[in-house]
Amino acid sequence: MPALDLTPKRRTNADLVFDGVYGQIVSLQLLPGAKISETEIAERYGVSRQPVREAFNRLDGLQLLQIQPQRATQVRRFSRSGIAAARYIRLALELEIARSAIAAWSEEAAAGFDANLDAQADAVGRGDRAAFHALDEAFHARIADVADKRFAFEMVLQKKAQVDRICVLSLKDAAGMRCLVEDHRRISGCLRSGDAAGCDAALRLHLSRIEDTIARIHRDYPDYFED
Amino acid sequence: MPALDLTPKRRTNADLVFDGVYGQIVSLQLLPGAKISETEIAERYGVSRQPVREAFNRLDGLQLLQIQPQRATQVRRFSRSGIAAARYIRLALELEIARSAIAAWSEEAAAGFDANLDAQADAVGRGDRAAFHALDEAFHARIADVADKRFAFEMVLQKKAQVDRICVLSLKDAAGMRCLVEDHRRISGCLRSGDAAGCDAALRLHLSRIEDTIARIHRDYPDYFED
DNA sequence: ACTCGCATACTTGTATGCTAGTCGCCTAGG
DNA sequence: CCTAGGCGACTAGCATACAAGTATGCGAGT
Repeated sequence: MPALDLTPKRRTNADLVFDGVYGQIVSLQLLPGAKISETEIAERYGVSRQPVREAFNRLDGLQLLQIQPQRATQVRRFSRSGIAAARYIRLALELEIARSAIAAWSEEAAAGFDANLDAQADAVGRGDRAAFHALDEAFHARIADVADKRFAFEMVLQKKAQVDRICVLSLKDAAGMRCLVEDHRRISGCLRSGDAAGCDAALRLHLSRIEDTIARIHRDYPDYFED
Repeated sequence: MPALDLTPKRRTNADLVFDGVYGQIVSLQLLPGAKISETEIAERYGVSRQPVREAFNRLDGLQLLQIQPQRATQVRRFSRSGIAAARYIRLALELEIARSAIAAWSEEAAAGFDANLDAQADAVGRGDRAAFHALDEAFHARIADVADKRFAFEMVLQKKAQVDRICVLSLKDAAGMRCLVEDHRRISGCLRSGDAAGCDAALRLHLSRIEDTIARIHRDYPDYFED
């Protein structure tokens, strides 16, 4: 699924609604469990119900909406099993991406890792969570770029989207972020030295860290969960 | 993405059209590049254009249709880069599934592997390609079941769907099938003995075998490809 | 007081007609 | 004969209207 559509693809109304609602969901402006109706959204965006329906269907496919025919459509609650599934798939992909990255490693392609890591440390120092989040994503994207497996990272992102909106609830402390930066440094080091086994372990540890976050959020906001 | 919808989910007309067209595409009754129009399908199924639109959108999401606004909608051609991407993702998932299966191995859970393998050999003996194909899929599914990672296999299936329709064009010979059965035996053996490294290698070899098939089909049916 | 049943106000699914954009043929001009 | 332009016949996107199913609240009956 390369999504290499070279179509400039004019932006349709359905796209507009999709982007808008998507943004509201992942930013938690629309809370899990909130009911939204096609007509309501249609009026807000000044379009008819049809484009809204299309947007809703896409969001349903992304597991962000739950459409209950003849009843209501609501923002999907978090699902611990669903999150675990998404994390598992993400892990499987990132492990293989990392192996490919080691095989395809070159100092030129790898340039920028250090700059990214320094920027991460800087963001942590400033306590800028938004910047750190962006740099975190960029770090993982860079690995995929080195491996020339961008398409696989797209799927990682898709899975991550399901988990990311939950992390908005987590006010990550500086200590937690520093820990993640250390993970990144270790991963980067393993990639550079070609230590496949070490990279494997480091990635597994790194991606397992959100488990605690999820558990904590589940304790604090049980209403946002369906299981 | 657990897809554990406990909704019985009444079958809507859009579902009907989706299933029908999906089947026609993967069975190559609708050839790659064939143009199909909403109205045409709508008339054939005796429904209006709206459900057809919805079904088309879903198929577009599965990379099976290519919707060109105001021009036409056609069955997507094969894409070698797309197939490579799908195979890569499948490989990443199956590798991790196999590792989980080794960790979760138990003789009870693993029961049936031998029966499946024998049935595969039998199907090959009879030259029954359809049966072999089903058993092949069941074999891989069984690994996921042992690992209790069915959800990940669902994604494998989704990726496989993109590739499977191309294989309808390949009249696999008995020798080729026997080779695959041998692969399966080797994989099964590694799982049983807990040989993670061997399993990894066997899976990589196994999944790499379709490359030749793809190349051959690309030579024989270049019109079905977009690259 | 409690329960059952129905009317009503929702919801999503479907049908139909209209709009706008694209391709191709056909004709007029060189 | 060849080329350029326009007209018509498509397409998908959208808007509107209607159908069908579900939750809810009120009221009558027990």
